[in-house]
Amino acid sequence: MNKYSRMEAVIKEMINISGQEIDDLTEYCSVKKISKNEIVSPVDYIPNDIFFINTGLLRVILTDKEGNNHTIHFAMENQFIADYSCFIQQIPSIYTIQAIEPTEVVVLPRKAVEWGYKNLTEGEKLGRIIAEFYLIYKDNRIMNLYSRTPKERYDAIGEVFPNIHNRAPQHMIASYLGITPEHLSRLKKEKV
Amino acid sequence: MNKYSRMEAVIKEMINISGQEIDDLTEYCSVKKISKNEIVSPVDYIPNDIFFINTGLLRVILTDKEGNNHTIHFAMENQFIADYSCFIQQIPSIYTIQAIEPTEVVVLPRKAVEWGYKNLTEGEKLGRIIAEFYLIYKDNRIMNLYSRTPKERYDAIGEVFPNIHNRAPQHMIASYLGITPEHLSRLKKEKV
DNA sequence: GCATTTTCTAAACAAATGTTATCGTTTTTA
DNA sequence: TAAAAACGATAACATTTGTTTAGAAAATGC
Repeated sequence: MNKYSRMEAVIKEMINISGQEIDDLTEYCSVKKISKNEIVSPVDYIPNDIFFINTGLLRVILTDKEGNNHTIHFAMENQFIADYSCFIQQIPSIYTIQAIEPTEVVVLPRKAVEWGYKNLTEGEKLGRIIAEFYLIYKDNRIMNLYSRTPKERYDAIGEVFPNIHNRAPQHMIASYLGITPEHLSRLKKEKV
Repeated sequence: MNKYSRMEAVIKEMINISGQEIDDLTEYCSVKKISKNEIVSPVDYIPNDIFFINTGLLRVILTDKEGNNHTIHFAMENQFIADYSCFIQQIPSIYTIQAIEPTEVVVLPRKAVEWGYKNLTEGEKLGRIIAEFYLIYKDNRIMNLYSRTPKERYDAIGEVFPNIHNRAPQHMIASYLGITPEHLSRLKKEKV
């Protein structure tokens, strides 16, 4: 059980990969500890890392042109997280990624990712599966925004982010749901 | 210039592929003409086809549990379209795909896709790039829903779907924007 | 452990958006 | 070509959601 074991287990559920290949890949990786509220990935810089979360909780923040922050995503243990969109396009990031809890991540620099695509037997497949995973997540997200009320989204958030109510403050959850914290407070009261 | 030329050109922008590989792939494909309003891909059935649009315009419809229809996506010439999420997961489709104009598509059955992953030199990479493309599109979509007003989304829709105002009725555009057609009418008047 | 900050609730009011109904125009179809 | 259906605009009204302000409780930092 080393610092890359969790990532290894997750990757092995997606593709066939040898122990040697894992070792070669992790040669390009490192582990980073992030304290609460610390920024892992800042806005306006080209994101050159993908993160795998060993322990802890992160959120992805969108700052709009009025300067308002929107929490548009949470990421927890055993998940990959990045500003994929900007990482892929190699353009300055539109998101800030910040720790909600003290968090430990594996850092996969672009070199690791590119090395993986080229040299892992099923490297491209791994990339495809991770992209597909996020595609499915985002598709679901859009579906919810169109077809569910904020209250229904509130009731269902635990399915996607287990125990999030005990880990993230309510105003971040409200933001994720697309409403103000005051309104979420009101919905909870009406509920009963 | 045959019926697969357009798709060939699009694929060649994504990966390296030989003429022979294209020919082998299209052996699994067929061309289908769809009349206006016709359903290409029905809800509740496992989607086993991906489509490439030669000419015409399609829309993707989400029917919520109250029976309301939401137009959540448009697709036009030179684009791949499918209920990817359900195609990947092999679960019954949650979307209906319908033609807005008379449309001609190339049909890629699951067999073609799987054959491509296995046998094309860069098959997995093609899958990854298409998935990444949709991931970026959906990411942008979510960003817009969070950070822009309906009016701003209306003003910007032409960037994503060129000339859509002349090709799709306004109530479908309103639905895509997440508002009622009456409200869109009001916004257009206020505008000036 | 105390002071400070953050978080959550609450309520009154304002703004945005949905609902319903109507009507004239355009498009479709028989 | 005539009838029917779909489309888009409009207005009055209803509902949802945001804004502002205030205060109490909880978490945090020194």
